[in-house]
Amino acid sequence: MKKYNNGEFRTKDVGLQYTVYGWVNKRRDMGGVIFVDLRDRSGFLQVVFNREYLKNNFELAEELRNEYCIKVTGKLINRTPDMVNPKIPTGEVELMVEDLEILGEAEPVPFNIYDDQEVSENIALKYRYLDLRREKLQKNIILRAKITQAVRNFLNANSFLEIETPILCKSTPEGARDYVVPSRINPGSFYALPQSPQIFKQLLMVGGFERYFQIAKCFRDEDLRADRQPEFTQIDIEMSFANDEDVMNLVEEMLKKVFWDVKGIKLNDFPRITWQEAMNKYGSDKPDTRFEMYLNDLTDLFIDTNMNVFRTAIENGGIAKCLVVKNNGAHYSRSDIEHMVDFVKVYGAKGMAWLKYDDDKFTGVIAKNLEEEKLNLMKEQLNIENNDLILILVDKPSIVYAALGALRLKIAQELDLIPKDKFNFLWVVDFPMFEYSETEGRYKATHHPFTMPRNIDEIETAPEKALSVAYDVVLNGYELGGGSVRIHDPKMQKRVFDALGLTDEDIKNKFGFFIEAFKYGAPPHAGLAIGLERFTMLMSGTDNIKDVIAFPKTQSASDLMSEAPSEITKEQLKELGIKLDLEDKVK
RNA sequence: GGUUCGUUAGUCUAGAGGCCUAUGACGUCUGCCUGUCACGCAGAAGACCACGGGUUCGAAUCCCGUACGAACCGCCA
Repeated sequence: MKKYNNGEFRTKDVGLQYTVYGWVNKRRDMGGVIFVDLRDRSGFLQVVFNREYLKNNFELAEELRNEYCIKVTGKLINRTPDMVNPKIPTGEVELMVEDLEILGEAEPVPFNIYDDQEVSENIALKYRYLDLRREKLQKNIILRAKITQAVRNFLNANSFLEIETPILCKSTPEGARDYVVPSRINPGSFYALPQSPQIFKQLLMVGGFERYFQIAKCFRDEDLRADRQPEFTQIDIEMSFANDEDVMNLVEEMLKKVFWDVKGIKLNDFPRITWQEAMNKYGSDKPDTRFEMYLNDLTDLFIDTNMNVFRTAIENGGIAKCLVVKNNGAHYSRSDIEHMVDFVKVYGAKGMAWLKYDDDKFTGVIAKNLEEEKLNLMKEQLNIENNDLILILVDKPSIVYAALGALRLKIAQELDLIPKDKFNFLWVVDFPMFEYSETEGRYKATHHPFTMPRNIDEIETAPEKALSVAYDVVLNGYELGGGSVRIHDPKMQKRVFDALGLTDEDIKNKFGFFIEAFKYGAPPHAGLAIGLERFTMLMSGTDNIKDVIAFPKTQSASDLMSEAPSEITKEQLKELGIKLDLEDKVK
């Protein structure tokens, strides 16, 4: 059995004989002496094959190539001072090999493990097991394990029970698309993989477990992104006899503990901001607060302007907002700004107005159209100084927020305004209860339909204004997790379902067993779930979720290594009673 | 469902209508070397430029389509 970590040998260990295992990271053949950097997950150790010491095995050592898996026995010695390599932690010692055994020969590998040159993602994913040998991925996966461990330690210490919930579940068409699994025993019926253990964890509260957690696999059949995979892991938490404050305090404590345990970083208390404030100030419900530059409101100013485009947009329910790019007016050329206009169009904006201020006057197309008085008021309200650039958007609120929120981040990246070493947490609270879905023409639950409203009467009188007792924890512009106080009163639940336009029939079909459960003395409860991959990603400093998942999927949800998904045999289909009709899907 | 970008030896990469019989590095192979650490030195092999069509006297290079990968919009309770 392997006993030693190659990367941990130091001067204090010299003089003894050790048997070490690992992979040939790099071989340097000098003729009569061969050096091998022997790598394992802890780092590497230089092992030395000398023709004189290693009489019987030297020819074997000459056969060594990169990525051979070997076992060597020898004496650890100090290097002479002129041979010390200060670049590696084990650089003061080396192992003089007395015996060599080749455990696994390696064909030439498709890419070098030891250099940090980027390999195209499809090659790296096809040979993921080789990519995983590289330092970056080793570090990330190890970090992930440490985070999971720190979370378990914290939650166990706080009387939470780790309980597993089913993977084969009932499909609930609310929310994301389900991954479905056909049932052989019940032909024509399907299980769904859980989008989250939401229903089960609430039923565990009804079941009397009081404090539950799970490192839970979740599945959502939606399109992928740099920070989104179809299967992912949540740190899923639920507490009985607790309110929103209790959950937020506990989770904040947990995140602080994890940062301390894993990174030795002491986090400050997390600021809190309402959803509305976040949207107004940052144009996002997951604001990156590591840099300033806020959205400024110009709706009142433009409501009576002579500029028809602005005034009519506001009269039709629009809002006017702007970003002020301080002291960088000259940095952005007219064509740069045109690119910004194209950028905001992606978010549905029809255009974007802009002004530059320099030499104590405004320039830009609208400088001529906008009243002098308005320009002066803007200058005053926004504290405009020379070399400032003002980007103005007037449109429906959802478009203004999305477009300027995204532009804010883009500009900050371009101007390098974001400090890389900061971890800015915050709580976003008071989410709207409902969102109007343009595509479906109805209100949908922002969070999920079991979320406690702030005011139950409001959901019927003014659903568009109703707030929920929901909270998101945000880190550096990413939604790290979210949760809410749940409804535990069946009467209130019914009223929320009604507000969502669900018929009794719908409710019975989709959530019947769930509603039933709350009739029998359900405790008040609240919870939250944290995206483990996003958390690991932010802690490791990468911006791609694939870097923290051992075997991730491509943007088209396939695994290039195992080639999943794949067709199944006719026999399998027959057994399941499934006939394929792919005319519309495959030409 | 949509927009955009990419695909050149095993890997990364140069290449902008004739200079391409395609550049360089790493890796591979042969030989030399007992103190290297991205070892060095001498030499060699390795690419029908993703695939299919088109434009052109002429295409790695321009156009269209397909496949695959990526970023984003929609979507993600």
